[in-house]
Amino acid sequence: MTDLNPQARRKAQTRRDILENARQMIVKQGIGGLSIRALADVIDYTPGALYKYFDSKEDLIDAVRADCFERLNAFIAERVTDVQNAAGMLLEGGLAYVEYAALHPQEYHLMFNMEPSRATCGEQRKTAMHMLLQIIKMGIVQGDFIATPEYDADAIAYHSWAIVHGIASLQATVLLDERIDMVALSRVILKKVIDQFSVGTYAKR
Amino acid sequence: MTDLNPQARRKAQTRRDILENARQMIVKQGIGGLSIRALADVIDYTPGALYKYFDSKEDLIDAVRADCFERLNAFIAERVTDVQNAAGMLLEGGLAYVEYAALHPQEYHLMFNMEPSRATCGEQRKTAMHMLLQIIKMGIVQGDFIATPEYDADAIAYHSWAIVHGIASLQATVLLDERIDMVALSRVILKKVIDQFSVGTYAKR
DNA sequence: ATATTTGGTAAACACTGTTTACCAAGTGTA
DNA sequence: TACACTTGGTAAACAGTGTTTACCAAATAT
Repeated sequence: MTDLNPQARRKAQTRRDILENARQMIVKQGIGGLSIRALADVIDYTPGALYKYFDSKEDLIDAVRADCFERLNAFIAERVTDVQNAAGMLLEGGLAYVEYAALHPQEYHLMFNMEPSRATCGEQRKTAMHMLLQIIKMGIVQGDFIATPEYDADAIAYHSWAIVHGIASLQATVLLDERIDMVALSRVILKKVIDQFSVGTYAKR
Repeated sequence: MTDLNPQARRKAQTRRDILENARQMIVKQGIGGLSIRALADVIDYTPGALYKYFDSKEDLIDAVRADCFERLNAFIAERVTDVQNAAGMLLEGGLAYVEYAALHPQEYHLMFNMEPSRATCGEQRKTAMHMLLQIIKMGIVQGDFIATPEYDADAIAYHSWAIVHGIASLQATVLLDERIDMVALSRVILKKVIDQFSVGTYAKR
């Protein structure tokens, strides 16, 4: 940070300023409410000036999205610290995920509800999936989870991701106006799902 | 249909024409690729003419979305016919849902990945949720599913919806380029979930 | 035969993201 | 100190968007 020229630091600060105001604009008015001209107006610049910092509006949005991913990851990581076993990490992490979507629906929408074909944020997605897989495998070797050839670590990971994402997505879009305590409901559902990870496919009933 | 003036029928036909071309434009180029002017060009009209049929672009998109919902419902209904028990209906219906998202990712994105606060299509959503609830309750009274005070019919319904929507959503967006057979994986996961519906929370292991 | 509604057009309006030409201030260097 | 040059910013234009307005011809209704 401090190993840069003053002008480089100023530029970096201005960039952060743009990014932060863009994020707030999205949070308040949705992704559709983000306008380069309005944003330039807020930070007292000319629209053209923003193009010295970002190549395009889409480029700026990508940067905001990356910022949101960092916030989400930090939120989850903070909840998962000093949880020991895999099942607890999955439960607390998943709940944090759902809660974040409930608290910041616009950010969640920005991160995950993007158009097909525009497959951006591949890096963050891969690392998140990798972390998830690590937890699952840890649970398997510790004997907490039971894997079968058909329902292996990958399948369990996808199952985890899908249920959490499904709940969070419904929460952030179609269920926003509902008067249901989704976080409490999520806890019940997630417990059910994680409980099941410790039951072999052909070993029950 | 036939109890209308010729001019009313012509108008209805033109409206369908607009709607159909708008849908195809979205399917091919995404929701962002839908342009009133380009659409007018395709159907050989002037941009202003479309406003005799739809109040606004958003109004047109809502109509396309409603059309997509009908297609999705028909697709699912066709798969669920002559399935008798609740578990089978849930499995086949859920798989049809996932498959539709895989086949028509842009339509799925249009239907479900809309901005928070814009809570449109509430009607179709409510009837879909109602049908789902009916199936669950049928499964409960027939003894296929086990409900508890904590994990009641509503919870089971939300669980079903969330897992199917989660899989379909991942499928339609972030996992499009992956080389995974998501339909096969979905079958395994859905079976797991539905199997669990017949296991009481405190009655196992 | 006359009046009125209807479906369509051309053009303007008010926006949007983006690019261009330009410039002043800051920076590096002989 | 003097000169060349990069940098961050501006104003204005460009191309595109959704939408509205004024107008009109043809179909309909009376």
